[in-house]
Amino acid sequence: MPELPEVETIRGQLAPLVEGRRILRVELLDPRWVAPLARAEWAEAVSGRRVLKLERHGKYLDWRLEGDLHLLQHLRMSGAILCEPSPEPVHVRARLFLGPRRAPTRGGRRATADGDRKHLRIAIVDQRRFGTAQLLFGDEAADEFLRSRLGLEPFDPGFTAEHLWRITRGRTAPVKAFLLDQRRIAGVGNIYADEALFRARIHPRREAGKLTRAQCESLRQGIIEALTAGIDAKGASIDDFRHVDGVRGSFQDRFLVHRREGEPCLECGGEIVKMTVAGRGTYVCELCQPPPRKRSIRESGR
DNA sequence: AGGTCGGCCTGGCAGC
DNA sequence: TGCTGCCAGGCCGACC
Repeated sequence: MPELPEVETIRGQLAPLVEGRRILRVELLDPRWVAPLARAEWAEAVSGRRVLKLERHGKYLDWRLEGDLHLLQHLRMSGAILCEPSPEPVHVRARLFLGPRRAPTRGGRRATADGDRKHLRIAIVDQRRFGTAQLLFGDEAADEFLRSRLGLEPFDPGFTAEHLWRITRGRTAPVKAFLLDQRRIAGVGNIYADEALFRARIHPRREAGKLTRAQCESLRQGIIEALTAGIDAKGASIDDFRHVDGVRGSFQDRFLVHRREGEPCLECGGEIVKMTVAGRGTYVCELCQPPPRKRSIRESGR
């Protein structure tokens, strides 16, 4: 499931390939991908525009197109973006055809790489069809859209223990539910929430508003460490996540607790247990992450 | 208004 | 063996 590290991996690989190219033509196979616009409208709005920059906000990819148009793409559960895929992948929802890349003209005489002179074919693949590609006309509309949905990025300098302490006050939801809420913190999903809470030695069921300042600092560190490890491993590929060249990430091999039910904790040797928190499968070492008092909900184990 | 839950969607798998 | 039904999970909208 693409979370911040997975989307950042894609952005990092895709940006140098697409920035500066013009979107010549699009093939929209699945109308859901571009809803609420009709396919013809979407295609007309995008076709002919140059890609100025590819950015990431939380789990959104922001294709900044010339003429003040933002293509905000969300991969949701199973989305991937494949460049020049061969053989043709299954579950293709859309294709983008980009023209040759122009070397920057101002100043230096940067050589244009061979690949830049060729056209580029991009396939949007999405088995579960949750992914979206919304168009927002104007920076203001895009800013407003993102601002209303996303809290601070964990890598933002403003994301301090103090900030975390402040935004958790009064929140009675379990801290895991809090981490998954993109309006509070942008980019953390189910995998990295588990990994961050383990690193911070905080139980996912602990009430967010009852975290101490010290725990907020541990949690801030845990989030940043987990996300950084994910980015370093070029993301986690549990099933569908792929790099733009089809290669899998490797972070799934470095999970400390996520998807490790019944296995020993790498820290203390205790057994990792699975439970449901905030409606999500959640993995915990309850020796390292002591549960908050009431133990009424017993885990049946394996 | 904050918290929770169902719906969207599909492949995989448990259970019969 | 083959069918049915349930589950995962990000986000949104409905509901309490």
